[in-house]
Amino acid sequence: MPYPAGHREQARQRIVESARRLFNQNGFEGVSVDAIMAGAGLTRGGFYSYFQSKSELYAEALACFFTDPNWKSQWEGVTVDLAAADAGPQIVRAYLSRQHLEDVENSCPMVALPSDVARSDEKVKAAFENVFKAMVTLLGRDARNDAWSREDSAMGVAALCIGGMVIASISFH
Amino acid sequence: MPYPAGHREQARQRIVESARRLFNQNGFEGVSVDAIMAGAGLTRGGFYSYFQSKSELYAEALACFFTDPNWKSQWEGVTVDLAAADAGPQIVRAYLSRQHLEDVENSCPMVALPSDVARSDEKVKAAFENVFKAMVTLLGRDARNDAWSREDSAMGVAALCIGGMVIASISFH
DNA sequence: TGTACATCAGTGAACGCGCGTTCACTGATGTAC
DNA sequence: TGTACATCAGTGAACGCGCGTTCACTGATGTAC
Repeated sequence: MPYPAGHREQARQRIVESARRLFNQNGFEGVSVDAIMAGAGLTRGGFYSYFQSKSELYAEALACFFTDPNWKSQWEGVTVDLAAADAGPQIVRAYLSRQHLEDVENSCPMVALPSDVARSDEKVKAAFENVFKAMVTLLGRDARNDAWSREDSAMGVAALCIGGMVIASISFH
Repeated sequence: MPYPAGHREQARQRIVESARRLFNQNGFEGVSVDAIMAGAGLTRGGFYSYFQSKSELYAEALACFFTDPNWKSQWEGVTVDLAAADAGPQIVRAYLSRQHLEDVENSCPMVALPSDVARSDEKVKAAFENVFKAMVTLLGRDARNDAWSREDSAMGVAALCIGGMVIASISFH
């Protein structure tokens, strides 16, 4: 077999990471396959040996926020510990921080891309839903074990955080 | 002077109305100038005698929600009375209704288009901000005169309504 | 009333451009002997 | 060790398409006389 094992897998991850960054900043239609591949150090032609379509990559790029077990946010200068008993309040603080607002490249796709996703196909919507579910689950993890622990309350907190950031991303830039 | 007075103004309003509907459903990039003009019963060529650019029309199409004095919502089978002393609670009920969720064509642009707007120019963002400000003002108008009357609380309610509907427009369709 | 005319709202062909996707090809790699 | 080879990751030209915008033109209108 030519080429070292994992060579292809590394390139694939570079493409997903490049796509995630570019989509967050410019939306689905604002990013070309050319740009994504260039961001991964490759050229356009190879794309379709990795993904069936641009839309399929979009779904995969969305999916990694919150749900990636290696996910870390450094906003507020603190690494949010997703495994902590009080991950919920930690996440609210990080989510509503100015760092998150300004770091569009790495921000939550639910803030950067909601209306793009609403017009996309079912696979993309499903990926978005999974990010939302992951956020709700994490918000429910509150050491104080008060009202937030209940799932419907956690959904309300999530909606408030997302709505607030969506508005802020337009008004305070 | 040829042509009856107001002829041109009527055509202009048909274009804005056509644009508003199409943008709400398909986003800024998902709508062509051709489609907008066809929706107004005209052809592409005339567009630039009405507007300097597609983006300028986008800002104008956004602006009419809430801020248009003739604005009326029929969601929940009730016409929200913007002048009423308790317009706030009325609006929350209409905004969070299933009718609003399903009537994408006429829905609030803050639900249908937030990430589109975040990537647009300052004129478009300013139009969006005006819609938000109008919503906050209306939400503050509550006959009970309790906490909602304070502007920062009204902003919170607005963010919650918008965030909730943004999520719902992806998850519950 | 009728005719010639000036106005201008609207038309549609054309321009240049960038995109998603395809495909025949290149060239770097590890293997066989 | 060295050479011929099979593999396949990646290349880049090309395809067809739709878009925003421009512009020379058409034809419907009300006016002048």
